[in-house]
Amino acid sequence: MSIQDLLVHEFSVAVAAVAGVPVATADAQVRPAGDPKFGDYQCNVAMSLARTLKSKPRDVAQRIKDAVEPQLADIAEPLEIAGPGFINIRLKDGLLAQYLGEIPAPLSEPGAQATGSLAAGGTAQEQWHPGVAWPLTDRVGLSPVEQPQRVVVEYSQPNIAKQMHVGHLRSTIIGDVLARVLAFEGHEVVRQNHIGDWGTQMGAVILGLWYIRARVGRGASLDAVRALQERLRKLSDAPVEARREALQPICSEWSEDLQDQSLDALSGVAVTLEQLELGYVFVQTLVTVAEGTGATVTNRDRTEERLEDIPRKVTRMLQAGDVYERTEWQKARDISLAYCQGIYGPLGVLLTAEDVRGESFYSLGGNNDRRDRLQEVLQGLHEKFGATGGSPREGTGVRGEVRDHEGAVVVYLYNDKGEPLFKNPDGEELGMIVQKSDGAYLYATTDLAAIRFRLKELRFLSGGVGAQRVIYVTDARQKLHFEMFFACARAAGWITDAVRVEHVTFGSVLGGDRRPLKTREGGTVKLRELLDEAEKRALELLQQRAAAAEERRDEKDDTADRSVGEEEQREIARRVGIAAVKYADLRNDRNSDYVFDWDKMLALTGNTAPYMMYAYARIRSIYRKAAERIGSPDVYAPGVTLALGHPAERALALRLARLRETIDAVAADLTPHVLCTYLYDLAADFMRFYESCPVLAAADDASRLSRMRLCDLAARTLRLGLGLLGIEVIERM
RNA sequence: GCGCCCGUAGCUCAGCAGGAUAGAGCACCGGAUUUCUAAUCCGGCGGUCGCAGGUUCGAAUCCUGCCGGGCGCGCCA
Repeated sequence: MSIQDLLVHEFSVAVAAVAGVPVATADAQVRPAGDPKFGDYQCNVAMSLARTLKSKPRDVAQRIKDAVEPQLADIAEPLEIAGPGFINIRLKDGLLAQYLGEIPAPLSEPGAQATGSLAAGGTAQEQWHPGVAWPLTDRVGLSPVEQPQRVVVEYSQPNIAKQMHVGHLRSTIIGDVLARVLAFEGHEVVRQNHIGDWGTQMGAVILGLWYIRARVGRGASLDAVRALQERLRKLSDAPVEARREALQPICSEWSEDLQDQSLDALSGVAVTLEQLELGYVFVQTLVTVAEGTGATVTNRDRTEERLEDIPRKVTRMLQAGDVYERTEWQKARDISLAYCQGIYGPLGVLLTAEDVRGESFYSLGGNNDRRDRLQEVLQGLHEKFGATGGSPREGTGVRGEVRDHEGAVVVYLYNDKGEPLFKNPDGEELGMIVQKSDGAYLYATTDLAAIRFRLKELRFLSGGVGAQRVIYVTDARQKLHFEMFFACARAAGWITDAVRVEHVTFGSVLGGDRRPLKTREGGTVKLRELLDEAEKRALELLQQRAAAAEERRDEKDDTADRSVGEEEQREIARRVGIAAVKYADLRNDRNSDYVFDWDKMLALTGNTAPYMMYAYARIRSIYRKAAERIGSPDVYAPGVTLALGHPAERALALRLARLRETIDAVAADLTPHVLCTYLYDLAADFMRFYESCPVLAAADDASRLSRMRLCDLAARTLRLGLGLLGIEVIERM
């Protein structure tokens, strides 16, 4: 329980007594104080209560004060009534010291970079909650929730047709934080990487791979294909005749390749990510250019096939279980996923191969139990809604209908007045397509299959089955899709009131021009390149700082050697660079767009990752110095108490004591930026403390041990908080 | 046309379960270092909270309308 929870509880009891209402309905309006001079927390309820009680606000405040004060004897200084009727609460220093004093020493782990090594021999060790998903050994005294929930967090969702780019960055980073925070709170979290591996783009991927290898098999280079693609791309707006003419040689070539059985051997050849991407882009370009030209290729069975229809046909064949398509698909998927893991690792994201459960999983052959859950969705929808429309699902007031529209299978949803829930720009009812006219499935179908699976079949670590909460982390532009899909699943009775299903949205990453971030050439920014650049820029920065520090030391005749080895510097640069990128993404409210700016995110001052990492490194430095000068005292020994006489000590202590309410808020509202703000405030509070309160040179032993303990608590809190953000700290910078 | 998000200091953003004089950072100006990393700290400058109504003891916060920006609206995800 947080300190705020404690105050809320005590004040609620008092307010209930004064107002004559049940405690459960009494909102005591206890908030952190708006200004430090008003204390630490404040209760604002007296003003609004005065009206219903027909008395003066200050009198009401006095009655609440009288009722609650005895309960707060050990918690707060005498309450002050101020202004129109605010009740200002200042926590006793003793309460803060006691609250923080109860935080046990961290588990010491040999070899780990735990601050716990300080506490060797400490007895009050903590138990880590077994449901947690990553090796975090220090809970900083926070206990897990008593009633854990089974939670699914779906995030990242790369598409295997393309390598990961900035478009995947926010979902991956934000989703990872939410998974970590909820797991830390004690919930059972299952991460689901719902990769795009079964949709319309797969036809183009498979076709592209075939085409590329056929050309390479005939001696062409990838560059030649790339040049051809570039030439075609420029034709996309050209008149039909020009496009038809340009396509002519490609179509003949293609037809020839199709007849040449010797090329079939190429399907055994391994593919590269480069081929995959180029092939995909090439086919997409080809289709765009072929649109309306009537260009055809000759199939093996001598039939003519329209160019732009081929990818769709291949997708359909894949989904129908054709062996060739299936094999190629597997190759493309393997190579693309391996690449994704190559990003997740350095990026410090928890996702592993185990978390991958893509669209294909729900299709026949995508899993081990030979069930086609996409087909089951279709059947289910027909049963629930039927062709003539079912009755409104109880409680939702929403009625669904499954109808055929131009050959596609479409779900329409109506409210209790029979009005369509969704409309298109012409004001007509807007349906959700669950099966295309060519028989292929779409994302709506896989999403429906996935939610059914997660709520009914997904098995959790504890043995429990079915999620109680499902969180989708995707960009805000998909909002309408999620509204439709949720409404449909509710109307079908698949999502019940017993479960919580949320779409966690976020804004776009913009470039300096306020347009979606692109490379200078106008292409998408690859995540791989982004991370490399982050490390490179961080390294340059570190080298500059090191040189500047060297100069200063020469001036001061400081002979201390603070230089780090090249390898350590690289590792520091790597962590700082990645941290900067992640923190910049997380620090603002999710829903707003943010401008990607290297200089700002790598700045050493202000609300940035480097600033907080520096604060951590400074604390660790104190401990290194302590080891040199006075050995390593056990700051968690029973005799050590926290003294908070200096304002900076007290401010730091108060901040530390607010960790619980902060993490609770982040978990409740799914708002990582609230944690960022907290950590920045904590780092700033520590910096002020550092400036005004000598630690190792403190006046006496008791004060030194107290301050060393505060330092360690600050370090542990920073390490935990940054860890929840997926950011690794460093021992020195 | 309809729907969603956004509009707060020169810039980037917090604050929005209604609460006291609207807060940070950057930039700018001034100051602090015999001491644990100056990658720091302290002070100053800077705001009709897009506009207009309404609800309220009290509105950046809630409601309505308008203005400006972004996004979305059937066989892509």
